[in-house]
Amino acid sequence: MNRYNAKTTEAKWQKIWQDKNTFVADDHADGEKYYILSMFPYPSGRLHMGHVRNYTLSDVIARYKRACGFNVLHPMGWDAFGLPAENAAMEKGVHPGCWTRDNIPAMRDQFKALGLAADWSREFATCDPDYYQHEQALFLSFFENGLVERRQSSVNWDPVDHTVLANEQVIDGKGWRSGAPVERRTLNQWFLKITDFADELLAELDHLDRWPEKVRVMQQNWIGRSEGARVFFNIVDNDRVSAERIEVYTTRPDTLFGASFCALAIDHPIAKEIAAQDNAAATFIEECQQLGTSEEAIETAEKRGFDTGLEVKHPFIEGHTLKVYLANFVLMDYGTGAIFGCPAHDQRDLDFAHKYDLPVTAVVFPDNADENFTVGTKAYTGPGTLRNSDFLDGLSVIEGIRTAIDRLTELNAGERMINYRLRDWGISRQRYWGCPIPIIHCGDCGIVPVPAADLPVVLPEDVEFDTPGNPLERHATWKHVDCPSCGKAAIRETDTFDTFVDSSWYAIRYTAPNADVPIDREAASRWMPADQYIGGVEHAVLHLLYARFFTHALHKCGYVDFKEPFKGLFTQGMVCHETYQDADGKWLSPEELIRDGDAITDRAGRPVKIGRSEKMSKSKKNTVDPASIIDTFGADTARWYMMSDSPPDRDLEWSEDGIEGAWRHTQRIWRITTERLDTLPAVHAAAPDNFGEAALELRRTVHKAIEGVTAGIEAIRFNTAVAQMYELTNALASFKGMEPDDVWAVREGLEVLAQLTGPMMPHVAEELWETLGHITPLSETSWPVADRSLTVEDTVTMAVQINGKVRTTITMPLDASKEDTEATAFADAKIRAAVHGKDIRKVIVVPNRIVNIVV
RNA sequence: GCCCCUGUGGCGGAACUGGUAGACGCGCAGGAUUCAAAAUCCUGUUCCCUUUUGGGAGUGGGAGUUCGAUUCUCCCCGGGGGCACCA
Repeated sequence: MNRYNAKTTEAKWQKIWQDKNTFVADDHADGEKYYILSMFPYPSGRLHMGHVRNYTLSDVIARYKRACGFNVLHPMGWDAFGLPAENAAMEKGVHPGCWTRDNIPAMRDQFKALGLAADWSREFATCDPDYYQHEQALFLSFFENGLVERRQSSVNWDPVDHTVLANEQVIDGKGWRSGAPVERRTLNQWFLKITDFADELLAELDHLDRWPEKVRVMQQNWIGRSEGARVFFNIVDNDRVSAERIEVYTTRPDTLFGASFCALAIDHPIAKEIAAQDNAAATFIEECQQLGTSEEAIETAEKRGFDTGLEVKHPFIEGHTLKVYLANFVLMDYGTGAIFGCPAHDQRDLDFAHKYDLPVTAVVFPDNADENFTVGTKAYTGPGTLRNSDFLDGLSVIEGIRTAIDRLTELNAGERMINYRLRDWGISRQRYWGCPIPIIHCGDCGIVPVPAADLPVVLPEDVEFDTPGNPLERHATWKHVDCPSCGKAAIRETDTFDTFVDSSWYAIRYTAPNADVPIDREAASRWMPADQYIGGVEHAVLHLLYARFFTHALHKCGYVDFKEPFKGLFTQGMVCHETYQDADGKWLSPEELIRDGDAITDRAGRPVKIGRSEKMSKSKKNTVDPASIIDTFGADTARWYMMSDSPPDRDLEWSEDGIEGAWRHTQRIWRITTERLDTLPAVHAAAPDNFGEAALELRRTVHKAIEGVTAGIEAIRFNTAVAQMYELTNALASFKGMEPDDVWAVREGLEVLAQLTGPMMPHVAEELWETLGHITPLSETSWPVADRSLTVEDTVTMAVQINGKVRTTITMPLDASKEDTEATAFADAKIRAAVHGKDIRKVIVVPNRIVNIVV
């Protein structure tokens, strides 16, 4: 039998596409543009299944849109700066640059083997000076426009490795490599003023209607706009600290009469003053600094406080004072770094009050509560009526908030304040493998931007990783430079950009990757915003919010005439696999197992524990290497499996049986085409005048498949498109007719099958198309259009229910009248028997859908 | 702790705006073909009772709205994700 050879066929078509530049985007072509983009990969050196899924998704859309006549841009490049390269440098002694630049061609080959309809002519890596020099220019432009600031911020500091740690490098409060307890340390860092755009970024979310709701909600929470008040508490008998008053931020000024203490963040300026005078306070602060910087760590840690001995005056109650604590759950970065505590109506405050024996006064009473309402161990945060609150008594929470703010304003004791959880974007990284920040520090002139003519500031290659810390700091010559302003000896900034800066504008750069300016305005307007962006949901907030901000900032600086970079967003699920552990709990890879029927053992014959399916990861050894899958089954089969079964936005379970099923399908469509080939009419043969019932039925299936697959691709529900193609394949495989009208319908069906298969399995589809006698490649052929007269049924099968239970079905002409439908239903023998002797209360007829008889 | 998502056969999943639950695939069972195997083809496959016919239950659990709920509302339970220097 004629078996399909994936290896030779895939190589053949990849060469043809490359030689013909089939997928090189034309900047000047006619036709509506369509910009489809997958999140560019980090060049780790090895393709993983997540990449296969991500790029197959965008490839299906790219090929489909192309067939539909769009002028498609589907570019490719590398997010090439970042931590893994430095880790490799330290672990293997390879230079990050060499490591990265070796990885890129290796990975490019693996991507090419997938048969992507990508425009490789626009490829770049963010570590190319050609790319990052423009990034430096954009930064300087932001600097001129007041979007850059330098200020202090706290970081996770590893005291042994002398390095800043990412949150993920902090495990149980210890550095992942050194194991030393992590400290919080304050450094001078560069910030981009994303908070200037907080309202705009929030408002624009409403217009991103082709983004997943989930991502919009996450971004909304991240921005975290809240309305409340700044309240001033004057310090009593103040001779210890320089401040006259403590400013707190609250969203609940209505609960001021329930206040029982004030608390400051441990890095609040007043806290620092106190620590300078009081050893116990200093010790307390030091202890709290052991705690991580994440919100989760702070929220779940035990609430702890330190009584400063300071007292403040209540703004509304004459003569009433509150104690001032330092507290570990107050964040300096949020609001004003100080709070007032109302234990009855905030759980954190309540836990704190119980611990330090502070009064708990309920001031908001739920609507159904009586006069004796008190708060026990659970704070009441719901709506209600204000009590025990002087001039606020009787008001609702919302009225209370407004009235309290008015009074605070009158008394000069506070004012309305809008607060954001969003903080400015700290872009300084104390690392080598990133884009140098183009700034010079001069003893006389202060901060001096590198003049545009001196760009790029190139990362030096001659660095050592044998000692801890940033190699740029101890480079012999690189950081020493003459001040561009006064000419005296000065020092370069040795921090590099957060790699999210690199990925904030790459989508725009693809539109003119060789321009000698950062952004070619005309090209950017032509292609941007990207019509569809695809990537992992793990980027829902940071990357996607930063890229949005960056684009808004570019707009403000006059670089582009749009504000939002991505019109449509799709977040794909992870690729998962079962996990295996041996008797000692050691993880085993699938290759290390021996299967004998249902029994699974390790190589020593010991039983293996099968764990639940988890995201493929090296640490759990549950990865499947795409290269070996492609080698065994071909890229088409791997792609098909990725697209079948699971909806693209959900996690996909990798299974051996599944990939074999996909392989069978690949062989099957090849077989049913080649077996039938001799019986088919010539290519482009005219349709017969009439079709018999069998041929007509086949044609209906074919045209319904066109509709179904098209809808599935449009909706990015490729699994439903796959199901439609299986049905079409089944219909073609079992069709036996040999009359002229039959074989014409078979040719039509096989051609449509090849066309519909094209986006998902492009190589076998091209081969089938060619085998069917076509000279023009499938990649140059337009998408099939369904014949409506074949997809609309003229009769419908309707269910007849009695009391909501289906008793039988009837066949009715399409759009039959209610009366006819009801009459037909009652004429049915089963229905007559079932309703016989019963009282018919009601008959519901929904045309073309259902009849329900209530007895 | 806070926020969000999710739950349908042995498994992955399908079901348009509330209208025949389980499409399609995997697996499994039986059969055909074969010296045998692989491959392929055919039949069956939600569960329970029943010989067929047929009947009953059923979309995590409980309530509600409705002629009718996988779909809408409320409560509960299970699973997953995010929470600011990984990309």
